[in-house]
Amino acid sequence: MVALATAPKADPRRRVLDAAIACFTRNGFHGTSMHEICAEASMSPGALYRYFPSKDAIIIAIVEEERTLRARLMEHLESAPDFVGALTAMGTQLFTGEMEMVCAELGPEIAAEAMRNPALKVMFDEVEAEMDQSMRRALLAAQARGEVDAGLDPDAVLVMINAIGDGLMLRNRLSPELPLGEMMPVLGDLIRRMLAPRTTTATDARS
Amino acid sequence: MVALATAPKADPRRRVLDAAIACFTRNGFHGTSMHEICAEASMSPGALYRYFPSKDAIIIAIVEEERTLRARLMEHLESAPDFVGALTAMGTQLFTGEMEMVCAELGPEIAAEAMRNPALKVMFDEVEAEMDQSMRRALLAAQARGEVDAGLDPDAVLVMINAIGDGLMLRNRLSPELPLGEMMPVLGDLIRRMLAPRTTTATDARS
DNA sequence: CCATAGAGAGCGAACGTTCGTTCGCATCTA
DNA sequence: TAGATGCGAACGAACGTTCGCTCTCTATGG
Repeated sequence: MVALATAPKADPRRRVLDAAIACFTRNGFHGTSMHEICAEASMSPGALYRYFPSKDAIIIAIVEEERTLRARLMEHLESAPDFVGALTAMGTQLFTGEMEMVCAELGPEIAAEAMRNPALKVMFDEVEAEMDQSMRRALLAAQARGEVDAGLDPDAVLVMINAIGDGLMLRNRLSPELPLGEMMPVLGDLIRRMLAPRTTTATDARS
Repeated sequence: MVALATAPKADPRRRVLDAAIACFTRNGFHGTSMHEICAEASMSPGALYRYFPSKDAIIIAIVEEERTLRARLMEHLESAPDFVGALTAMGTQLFTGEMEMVCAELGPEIAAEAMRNPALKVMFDEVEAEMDQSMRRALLAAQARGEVDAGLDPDAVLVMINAIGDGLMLRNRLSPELPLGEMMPVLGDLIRRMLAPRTTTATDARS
């Protein structure tokens, strides 16, 4: 009992967060009651409320946690030598279930809630902005090194890439039978076609 | 008072549906109470329940209504001579607000609710399947006429197009300050780059 | 080595509120 | 007068949250 004893019932905060993520994923934020979260976490309401002051506080904690995860991901993307390659690799990990990312599952739910809860909205916007800036840096670098057509408008490309990402996550949630993980290479090729400079290897190819 | 007198307080069913759409868009399905819908429709609960047996029935009616609208849209897309052009035109109408489409606003909300409500799920899936089949036909036709690269996997292209559509709608809702309507031409060009056959005017271009 | 006091963790019945829904009655129209 | 239409107070259930209690440790004084 020094300090590292933990096995069966570890950090209660963690247990609540994991339980909440499971419940919210299953039934949505407004669709899950505190009692359900308590049951999932094997904890009474009284105990739970020692760790979180309210239901809202739980979502905010989840998003806050996701923030650091996203930051690491973006770091990795910025340092990758191949922009689209790194993007599709991320997609593959995400959709095969190799990597867990809460926002992939809860994205729309959180987004919807953010429109109502000001405190959550602030945090959500920050995470969103951080990701956008990071993505922009990675894109500009890819354009500078010639991987992505330098003639393309970065704003438009960013909107498109974000839309594709959000759209795939949504679809993954709506129809989980779609083997998105396996399709990522092909989808990546499509994105490459969209972004790569026109093939100037042999022909000048006007009109 | 023959039969066509209607101006101020017309068909109560319509009033309820419009009120519900407004409320759901503002506060989400679980975020709006029946009393709010009643207030928005200037109607008492007692009156409202004469037209809809439950809150669930209201969403189902909304989706049912959207079904015919979508069907018309898809008809138009299938008969268009230019697949990507028709797609971007639809996007422009949608994001400039020229055309109203409930699912554009309520999409994620409805999708989330569909995962919980079996009756809604059935209808949602049907609408989704109809749209997918229509889109597939339009895509295959575009490939046949050489507008879209015939070498591309239709399944992958469909997933991609659906994702882009869903993603743009989501983003339009999350950050309405983005001028998506004006960006559509540029975004359309990106999609064209992705789908158009590689310029084979002069070269055979293998590998 | 034991007894015990104190603190913190955990519990779960209960609270006040809000929700979706109902029902008895009033009000129009024909 | 009969029937459709509309009203709004009221209901039971479920919600997020609270609170007073019990239990389990740990430290200390004998």
